[in-house]
Amino acid sequence: MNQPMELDLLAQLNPSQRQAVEHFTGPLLVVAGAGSGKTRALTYRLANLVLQHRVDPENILAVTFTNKAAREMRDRVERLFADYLAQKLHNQPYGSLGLDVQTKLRSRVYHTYTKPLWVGTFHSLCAKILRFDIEKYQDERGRRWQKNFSIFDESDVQSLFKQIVLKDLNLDEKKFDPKSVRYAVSNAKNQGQTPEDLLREQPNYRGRVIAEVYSAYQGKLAENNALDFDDLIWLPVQLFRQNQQILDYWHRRFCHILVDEYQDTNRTQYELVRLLVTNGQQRVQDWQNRSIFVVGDADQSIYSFRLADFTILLEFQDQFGDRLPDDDTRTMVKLEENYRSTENILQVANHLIENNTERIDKVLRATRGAGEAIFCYKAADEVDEAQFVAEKIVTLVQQNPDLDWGSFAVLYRTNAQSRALEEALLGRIPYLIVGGLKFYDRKEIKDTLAYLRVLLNPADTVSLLRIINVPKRGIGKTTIESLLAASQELGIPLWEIISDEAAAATLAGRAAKSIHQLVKLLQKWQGEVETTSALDILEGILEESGYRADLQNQGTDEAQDRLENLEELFNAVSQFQETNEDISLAGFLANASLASELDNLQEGQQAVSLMTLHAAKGLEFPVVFLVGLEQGLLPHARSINDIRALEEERRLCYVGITRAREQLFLSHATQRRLWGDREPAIASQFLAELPPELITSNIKRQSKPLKQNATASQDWQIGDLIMHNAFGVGEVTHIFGSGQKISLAIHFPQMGKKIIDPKIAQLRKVDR
DNA sequence: TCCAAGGTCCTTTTT
DNA sequence: GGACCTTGGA
Repeated sequence: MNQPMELDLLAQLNPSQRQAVEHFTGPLLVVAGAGSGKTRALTYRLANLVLQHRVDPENILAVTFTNKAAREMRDRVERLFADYLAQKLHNQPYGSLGLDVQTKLRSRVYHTYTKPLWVGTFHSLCAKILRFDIEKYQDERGRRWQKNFSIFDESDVQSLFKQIVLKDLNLDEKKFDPKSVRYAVSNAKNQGQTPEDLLREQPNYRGRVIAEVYSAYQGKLAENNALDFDDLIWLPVQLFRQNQQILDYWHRRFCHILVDEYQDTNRTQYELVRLLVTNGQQRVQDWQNRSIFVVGDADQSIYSFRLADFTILLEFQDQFGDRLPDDDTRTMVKLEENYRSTENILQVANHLIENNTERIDKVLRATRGAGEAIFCYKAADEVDEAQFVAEKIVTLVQQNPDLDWGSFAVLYRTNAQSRALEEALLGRIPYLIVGGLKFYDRKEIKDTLAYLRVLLNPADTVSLLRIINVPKRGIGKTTIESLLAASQELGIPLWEIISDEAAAATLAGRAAKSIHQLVKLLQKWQGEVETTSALDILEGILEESGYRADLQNQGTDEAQDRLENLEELFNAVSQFQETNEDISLAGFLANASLASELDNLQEGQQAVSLMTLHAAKGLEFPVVFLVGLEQGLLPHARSINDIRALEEERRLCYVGITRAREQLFLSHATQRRLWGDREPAIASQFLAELPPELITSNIKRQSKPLKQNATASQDWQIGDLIMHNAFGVGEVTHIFGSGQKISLAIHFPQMGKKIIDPKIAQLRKVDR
């Protein structure tokens, strides 16, 4: 048969990569350090399955954690297939073909290879499975869903919890904060627990209440024919457990499963993968024509707050593999050569991560030269820090013809840090904020999508309530309350009430006419859902609901912004229709609920990237700025007193450092605005963990951030910065008493003012 | 029913 | 410094 795979895919690989790429059937764990060619191993191996081993693309499932990663994998695989076909059909590289030939080839690649391939996030793939099979599922209380279900976002979910906790169950807000209850329920789903499981595990009062809320919440979701993000994964798992026939089907369908960022899987996601691979058995009996291929790096596990559990990766050998020691195993391969960063950057990264206790030993070997020293900038405050970043970028671009704006990334711990940076860059340097304020979270977009969701799923009362009086049509609170009361009383969705003309007329009184008009509008477009394109429906709704006219009448700058965002929504719909060959409203809505960002619409554009460390995972840049290296920020205040959380912060820092190819800049400020107030800040403990000989700085000597204990009264002065074990960093504002009998009033940014006896509390003086 | 003013809490990170 | 909620007046 054809040999070009041999030539193209395997030639430039090192032996470990080659082993990964050539892997055909059976289990394989690829431990892939940062910059070790992980994506390459994944995509080449996928292409190799199809081209070399003749696996039907339909039988392959490739799972990622972010849409960005999914998109990239799809693009890169597509490119490989295109290269292959170009060579086979035209005997020349894809790049040297004429434009029209390229287009033709791409279309062929799409239809033969990438369209039948399932590549996506856990959430999008599960949503797809549910659109086939959700109607065969019922939960432990017999609740059912239909395949036109809505996917509720975090704010929809929050308001449901508020309603249940504060109104329906009338619980004490102090004891059962809706947010913490919501968190507990989410955790349960991510650990694969039903309300009953939760009750069994926590038979105390709190457990009982949370289980009750959990169950009530699922009831509410079912009433709305809606699911939350966690359900998208948790439901298929339960469905597969209760219905072997359905599992059989998907097990047979997905013979080859690839999982990227395996260290980020949680127990429920793992269970999903396990069910698909084993068909529900203890072990896989027959690996013929079947494989599980996972790629991950425990040092880059940064999602434990979402219940990601990197021990799942550590257990792979035990669950699927041959259980042999590392030297003999045939089911694990380590990629340890780093092709991305200079040696200096790598050493700094290695040095830092060695401070973690919870990890598997893995060496990152440099393949490149030493490179430049790492520079650490000590800034006066966040404005000065941002100024430094901006000026450095300008200088580097002027000095270095290889660099353009797109070569730079500025990484930070929290989204709030982006503002100061934006202000420094604005007007001087083009920049792009990745993530952050999400397009689909904007009010006008959410309103519009709520209209569309109601068309598709009239039972979605949450969305219906969102738009029932938007734009204002005189349907006030009292009217809505009485309609809702009737809906509760009769146990039917709000939509059924308002679309019953007689019922609406009696209940709504003065507002009856408005309701009737709204119902007529929605009914008209409900009739079009199957036959009309998403784009036309969107246009019709915005026009006929008066939503657009309302914004136009306002005439404010803000309204203008909103109108422009709606324009963007049109672009998003038409882009979706083009790339997915799917013009249905259902298709677009499913996609929109799961899309987290409308960024890299224009990939590779010339702009500095601003993003959180979490968003940066998987990316690389020639020059990286890692800002805000301060106690309380990185490591974050909430993680500072818990060793495991602290280690995750360290991994986060490690992820940031390893994004850099050529140059790395670190920075911290001695003062920072927090919630509008100026607060003192001290350098991150992580800075002290870096090898000083590799770091240069704008201050003479890298001072150790923590000084020895000091307890005698003469050691304290107003204005001193101290570190308290529980409260973090604070500033001394008063000293009471004298000699050995003193107390200190200390202001902590997060906690406010505390009176503390320095002989009792563990206090350390720290440098400014 | 609507709107403006003032108060409260807040922020980790994301599908 | 800002999103979100409650409140009181028109």
